[in-house]
Amino acid sequence: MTAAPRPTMADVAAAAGVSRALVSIVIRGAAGASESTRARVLDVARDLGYRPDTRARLLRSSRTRLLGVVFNVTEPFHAELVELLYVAGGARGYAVTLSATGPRRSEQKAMESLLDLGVEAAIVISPATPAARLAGTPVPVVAMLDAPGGPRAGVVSSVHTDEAAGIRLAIRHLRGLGHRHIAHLDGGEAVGSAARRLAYAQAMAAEGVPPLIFHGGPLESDGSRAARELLAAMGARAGTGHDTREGTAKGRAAGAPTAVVVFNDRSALGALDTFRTAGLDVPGGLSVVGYDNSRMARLEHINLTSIGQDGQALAEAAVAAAVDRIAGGPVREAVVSPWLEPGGTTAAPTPPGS
Amino acid sequence: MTAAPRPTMADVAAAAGVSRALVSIVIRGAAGASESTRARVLDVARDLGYRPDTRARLLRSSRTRLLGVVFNVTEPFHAELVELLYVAGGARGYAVTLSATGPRRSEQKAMESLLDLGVEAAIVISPATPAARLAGTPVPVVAMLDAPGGPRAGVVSSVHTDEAAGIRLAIRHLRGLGHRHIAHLDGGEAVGSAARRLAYAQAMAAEGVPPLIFHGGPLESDGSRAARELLAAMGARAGTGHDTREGTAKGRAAGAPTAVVVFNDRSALGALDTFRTAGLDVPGGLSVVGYDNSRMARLEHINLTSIGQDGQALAEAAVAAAVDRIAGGPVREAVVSPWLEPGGTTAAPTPPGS
DNA sequence: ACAAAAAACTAGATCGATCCACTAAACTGG
DNA sequence: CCAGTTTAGTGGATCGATCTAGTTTTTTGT
Repeated sequence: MTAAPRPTMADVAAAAGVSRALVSIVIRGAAGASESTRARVLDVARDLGYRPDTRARLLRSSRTRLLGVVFNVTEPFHAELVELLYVAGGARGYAVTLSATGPRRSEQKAMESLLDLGVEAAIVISPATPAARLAGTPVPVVAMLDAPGGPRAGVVSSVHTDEAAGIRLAIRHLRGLGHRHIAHLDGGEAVGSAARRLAYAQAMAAEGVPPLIFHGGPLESDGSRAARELLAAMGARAGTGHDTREGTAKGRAAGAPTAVVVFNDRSALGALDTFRTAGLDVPGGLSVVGYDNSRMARLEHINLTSIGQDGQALAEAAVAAAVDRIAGGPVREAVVSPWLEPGGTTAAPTPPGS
Repeated sequence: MTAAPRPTMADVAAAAGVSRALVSIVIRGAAGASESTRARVLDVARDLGYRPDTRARLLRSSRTRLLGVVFNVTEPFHAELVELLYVAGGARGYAVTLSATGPRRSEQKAMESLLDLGVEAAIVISPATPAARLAGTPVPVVAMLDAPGGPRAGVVSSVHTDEAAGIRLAIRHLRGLGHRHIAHLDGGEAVGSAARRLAYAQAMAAEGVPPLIFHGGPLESDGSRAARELLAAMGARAGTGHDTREGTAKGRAAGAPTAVVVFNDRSALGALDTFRTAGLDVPGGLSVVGYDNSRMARLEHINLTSIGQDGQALAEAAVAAAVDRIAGGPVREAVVSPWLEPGGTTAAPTPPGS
């Protein structure tokens, strides 16, 4: 038994007794067909099981109504965004096609495959490619989750969370609990690290408290390493500080941090582990705030206080920015507000000596 | 400044002084061109920055050399497979195009978008669609990570891990440590759950120990719930009621499990959390084995003993199966062996009363 | 009631490649 | 040296849709 070949527009046209062009008009929902024939053609199409052939449409039409998304398949938050981008694109009449990057597949390669497919714009999540090259792409590019106000601003559209606001939320939350000395474990060279570090420094300056920054990174192991440095520094303050009260039983020196804001959740988990292994109670002895509100942070036994990014708002803004630029609009930057997801790793500080 | 339109084969042909058909032959690497012109055409193509237009190729050629992959974007292991499928496909001269499923995007829809693009075969990871419908697809379908020997066998090709072997590895590992009573928190209605449950029951039967199964599911919350039931059952067996605060080995009745094999890692993490929150030491009071060897399981502070699936072998087998069926080969089933990744959540049982 | 305008519909070119049938050139072998 | 075969290269149809420029029909205004 031979598989019946898939019906084409010509088949539908013949069956409905109209021209191919009219079928095209009806299928596209374009103007130029009466309600009655529209209904009839649609009926026939359904009966025949007609589905438009994407390849042909892509080839012929100047408006492919296709958005390309470059994402890193190993990043959980990217995955979440991809799903939301499908929805946001669909709502504006755009299909979405994916191209993954990974250890064996470069961003460049992923981009090229999208261009060969005829996307009208590309959304690149956490771009690693230099802005100059991205700007050279023959279709509009939207950078998602890139560093705010970074070198890409003004060259490619950018959609990201308000990193400074996120850090401020964390610090305000901790201040509200009574913390005064708050350290930061940064993200090292990772994308977004510089912005969060700066926001931290500014927020602390605004409070008139000296910043205390430890060099970390995006991974669990980075957070763990930075946490050890923090512990060492606390020990040093407690042990050698000039105003140490003798006996320092619970021994926390004035000026030693009672809370720490970490670059991201993965890094925060590493830090958490290190603190607890060292016998430091969290949140009793030290409060910890992460960033990303990842699924892992929300696991019951981790329950990390974290800054959440609004995936849906980000996805909608990215699609909006892409569609805008396709329509000839300007390069623009969209900033989405984060929120603070309270968890069990933050609490009021225990008064020294108690 | 107007963007220069992308060069086509006609442009290359004109510049090289040959016909379009010959350029096509050279670009495809087909037979019918001399070495010298081949080199010349390739040179010209490079100079012009020519890249073949995927849309046109897809439309015209009967051999699109495109594989479609349907995956669930929220599943970490799917993500890993996607990356490996790109590589495995590329090695056999196939491009790979993705279509994600998710809470708002059905498998059906994902499939259709692939078919509209002209894929030669589709690889569906963890299919939820009934076999009958998958078999009705106009291109060959390969089901990946589906239940072994399930209803799909013989209808669509299937590539999966030897689930029974995985469970046996877990149980043998635990027996080797000295465990005798081993419980199972199953995956509920999830894909693969039935196979693992059966393998567990058979392995226990072979050891002459009664099976002890708790109804769970694929998520952290499912594992947590099942774990609570297990704790309740243990409490009942020990006859001590629900005093969880001072758990551990103290009140363990003969016949109470000293180890548990959980459906997957996510579920195992939920269970781990519940056990530890209840004051039960892992692995001191209870050993836990997960399944998937996910990245989360490998985090330093989690370090879950888990059954690992060989992603690369799975990906290569899936592509091989797809290519085979495209070439007219038979439906077939490929089974890949898992391994046990030792972690810190399994240890010898503490003798009761110690 | 009739010309002008709008709406409904169609023929044929076109997108950029592949594929098929064919010709021209180069290479055999007896 | 010429028929026969192989290799190199070409023109034109074709994939299935969209788009442009028309033609026919209907509606509208006066």
